Amino acid sequence: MDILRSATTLFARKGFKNTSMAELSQVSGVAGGTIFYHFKSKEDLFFAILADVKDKILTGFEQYFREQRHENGLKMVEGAITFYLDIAGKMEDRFLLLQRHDPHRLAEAHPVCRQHLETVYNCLVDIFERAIRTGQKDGTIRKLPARKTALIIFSMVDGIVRLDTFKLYEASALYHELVAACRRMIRV
Amino acid sequence: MDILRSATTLFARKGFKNTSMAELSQVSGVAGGTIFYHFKSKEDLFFAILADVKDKILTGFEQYFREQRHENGLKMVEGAITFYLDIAGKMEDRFLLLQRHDPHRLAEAHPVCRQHLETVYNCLVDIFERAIRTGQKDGTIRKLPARKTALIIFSMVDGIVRLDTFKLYEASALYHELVAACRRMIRV
DNA sequence: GTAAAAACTGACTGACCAATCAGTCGAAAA
DNA sequence: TTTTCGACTGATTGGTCAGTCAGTTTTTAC
Repeated sequence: MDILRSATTLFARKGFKNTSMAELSQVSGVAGGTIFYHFKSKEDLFFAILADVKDKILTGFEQYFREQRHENGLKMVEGAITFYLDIAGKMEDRFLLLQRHDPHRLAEAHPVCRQHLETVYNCLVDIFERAIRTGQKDGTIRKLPARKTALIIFSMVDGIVRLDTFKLYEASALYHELVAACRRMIRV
Repeated sequence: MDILRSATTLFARKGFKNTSMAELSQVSGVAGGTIFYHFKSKEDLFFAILADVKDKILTGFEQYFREQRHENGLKMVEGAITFYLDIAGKMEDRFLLLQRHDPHRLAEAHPVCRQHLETVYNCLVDIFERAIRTGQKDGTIRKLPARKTALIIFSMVDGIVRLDTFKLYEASALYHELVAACRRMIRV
């Protein structure tokens, strides 16, 4: 739907409070009232977006695990980093929205919202955790706490995406160093 | 000043747009008009906060470099991580404000604002870069691009702080793993 | 002690905004 | 053909907010 797509972009780039329903109605080419015909409130619209973000990221995630074939666990981690940077680029608005404080603030009062957020984050961290566990089985990755290490790698990669978002440093210029640093961090 | 302190807390925890001047006047115990006597607009107040944040972080940074004595560069990097997590805890509101999108959005239209932000980020990344260069001279850290590696470590540490902010994972529980991972990443 | 200046106050204003609602339109059902 | 119904419209409304201003209090200077 046009409303959902436009709203995702606006909320991601300008924030929830900074986006007026009048602006959304203009951008999506729909009358003001129509938005409230489909969503009972502005918050309700935000929840719908979050559910959509969750769906799309989970779908991309499942597809990745179906297709990916790596020779060993260490390569899998490298592939996961590439996948993460790739999907964050393709679904820029959706990832930008997740990095905002809006969803986290709403999650405090709305369990459904919090549930969606946790599902997405678990999914993203799982990509790294699974790869690490695979590597530990095939002997390409040293013995270390898989979940915690996955969280650290996730923080690292997400941090690089943020540097890019805030125009502090171009993510692609750090790609090679990032993969190399990660490899040294976890290999046997 | 009371206004500046209260405003920092409110802007950091609720966001710029989500904080009304009426609420600020109530929290800071000052009449509405007084705020506009000292700051010509809400944006102007935000700029003043940003300048203050820059000052305080730079002061903490200079003090750190004056006091710190580490036996070698590798230990210096570990010390820098500890310092970063420590200062981010002590100046929670100020760091939270920097992680918000508000300052970055305002920076796009206001060069002075952008200047402050860049100064702060350079200062924070410098902590790691200097330590890395020291380690490369004394032979405890391998030859790798110092600035890029510093940015990666910064992303990593800042990402952990964010996980904590968003209540997704407790930062202290990751501290040991974080330092160990970083050591493996850069040692010779 | 007093006059001038600076600091402060809070009621007020116009702009904006989320949400409503009475009504239009076109297509499917009767 | 007429009725019904879901999708859509945009003017309207009650409320909130940043910013103003005329007036009061406090501080400073002489």
